[in-house]
Amino acid sequence: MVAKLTDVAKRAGVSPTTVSRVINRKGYLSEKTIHKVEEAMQELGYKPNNLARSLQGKSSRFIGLIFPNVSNIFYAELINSLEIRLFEQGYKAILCNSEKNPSKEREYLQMLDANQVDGIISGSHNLGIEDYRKVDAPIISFDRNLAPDIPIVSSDNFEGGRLAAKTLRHAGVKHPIIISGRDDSGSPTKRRGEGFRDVLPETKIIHIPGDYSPIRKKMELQMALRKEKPDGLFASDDTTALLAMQIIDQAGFTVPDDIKIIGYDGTAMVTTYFPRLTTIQQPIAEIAQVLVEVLLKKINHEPVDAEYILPVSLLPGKSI
Amino acid sequence: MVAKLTDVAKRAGVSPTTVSRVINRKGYLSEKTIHKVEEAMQELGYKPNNLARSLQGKSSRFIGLIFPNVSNIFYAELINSLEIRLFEQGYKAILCNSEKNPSKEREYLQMLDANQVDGIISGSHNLGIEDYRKVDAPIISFDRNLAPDIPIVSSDNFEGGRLAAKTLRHAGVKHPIIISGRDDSGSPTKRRGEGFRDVLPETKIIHIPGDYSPIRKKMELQMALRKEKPDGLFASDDTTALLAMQIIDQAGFTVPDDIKIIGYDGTAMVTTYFPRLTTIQQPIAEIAQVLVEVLLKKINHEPVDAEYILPVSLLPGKSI
DNA sequence: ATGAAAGCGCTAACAT
DNA sequence: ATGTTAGCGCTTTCAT
Repeated sequence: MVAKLTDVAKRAGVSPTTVSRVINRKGYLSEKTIHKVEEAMQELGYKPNNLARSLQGKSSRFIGLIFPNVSNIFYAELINSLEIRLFEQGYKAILCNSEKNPSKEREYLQMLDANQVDGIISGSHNLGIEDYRKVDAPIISFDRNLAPDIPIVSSDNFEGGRLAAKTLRHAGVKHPIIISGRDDSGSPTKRRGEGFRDVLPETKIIHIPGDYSPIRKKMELQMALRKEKPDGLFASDDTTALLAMQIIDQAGFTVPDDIKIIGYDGTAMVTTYFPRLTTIQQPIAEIAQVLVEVLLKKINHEPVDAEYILPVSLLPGKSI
Repeated sequence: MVAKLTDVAKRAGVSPTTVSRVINRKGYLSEKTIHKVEEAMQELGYKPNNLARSLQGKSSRFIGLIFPNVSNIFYAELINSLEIRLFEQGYKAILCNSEKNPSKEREYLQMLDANQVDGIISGSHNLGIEDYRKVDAPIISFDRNLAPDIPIVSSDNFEGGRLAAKTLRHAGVKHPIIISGRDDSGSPTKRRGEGFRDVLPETKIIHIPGDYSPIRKKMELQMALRKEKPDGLFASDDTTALLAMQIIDQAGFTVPDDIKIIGYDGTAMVTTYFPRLTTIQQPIAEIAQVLVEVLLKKINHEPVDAEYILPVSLLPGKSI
């Protein structure tokens, strides 16, 4: 039998109320009582039941994290930073992989609501506005337009695209192409391509859905390269850039002599283990920090902006 | 105001119990009542409060996941698989990064307990046996000896080490070395080195703590290579192997001609984007499946084994 | 400085 | 087939 508050009360010879006061350091307590109660808690190995607490309107201190998956290294690093920030603030993270699966995302959304989470951070977008509206908990989004009133935190996708284009142009590239995950509904990510074309107009964009297998992605890439014969390539994320580099190497061409490559994301993993790749780096830790800050503001009913755009930076490698 | 069960009851003109029965599809219900109640739920936008449910002894259906971090791609992929399995079984994952920080791990352990989680899966080990004993929820461990009665699921570390050694030996390696993260207390991971030395005895082991920065790791590696002049290298995880490859390339040596390298883990990320590396692959999806299966058994008070060892396989690359 | 009583939202006996 | 009552473990008035 697990000891509960009333057991502690009996053992300490006080009322449940007093025990509650000791736990929460609330109201007037005599040193003696505090001591007695703490002793009793020790002896019984008492642990407060958080569910019971949350029931009287106390917050659960749970935050839902909805992302397509954790195996993508960019999400992994972002989620890692989010967990650290949330823990600092006394919140616990519920991990929800939406897997590009609307019904799973919907189920998770309802579950989070049913479990009285204090808030939700979402980098996924499989559902319609109505689904998000139904949720009571405040939501903040990473890099997605979920609904008009849901704040978005993202890196400066447009400037990032511009920076990539300027970098390629400066290296003498004349015929670049853009390889992009399919511009999934209302993601500001497509701004990367727009920024690029702001500098180098009429650059062709090849869409390769992010959920294709690496093998299939490679084949599509191969075809694109053969057809377009580019001398420069901007991949909208680093793993796609890595794939492109593999193909180019295998085809007997040389990076950067024949084709220059620039990616996007700049995760610790890729920059550490694949420093060869030149890329545009998103400030992952800052993004996480802002996401949590803004969410906490919303939870506390403080005013927040509609959009928070964080600066990117060029991370030079040997692929340009 | 959020509608609750009693509001639905009033609106539908029935008792709270009946509403509860409809929600849980339990006991005898007339079609008519079901319809009335469901209509009322619709109209009020009613959502059950899971916390209140869990309070009467119902399970919370939360599982705690304790790992050092999510940014390490191996943990990321394992956690990803775990989330998928848990969701299938109707469980939600609470993400807990222990960060090699005992007090954070202890706090998480207590929090999980306080929130009445149904179980815990841990791949971290910063604490003593007593800390784990205090926890009520059943615990299953990945690759760590946490306490005598906590079941362990792991890949076949010993055979993996043997396989690595046999592979290097077969490639003609005469003077191999092992690079290993420090053999942190009671981890079966040290069995990788033991297995290797079962085949190639007296191979020197160089310990490089996993929490060193990549820069520092590189320096240590550099020194080790200079001193030992090996013609073969077994790294106890792939990222360390990747680092070694970088250094060897930079030093003007050639992999595999001058030094042959084999890693351990074989994550999708590394095999897809760094196919050059030969490695011993852990069956991540199966590990996740077994972890969840065994945990569910423990939750249901079914008997479980003390240890579950899953087979590894050789993944050939170009580094041997 | 401490206690008694009521109630958070829901479910589980035990009626009827 | 449905309702009444009590209670999960805790906190919160309101007393004293």
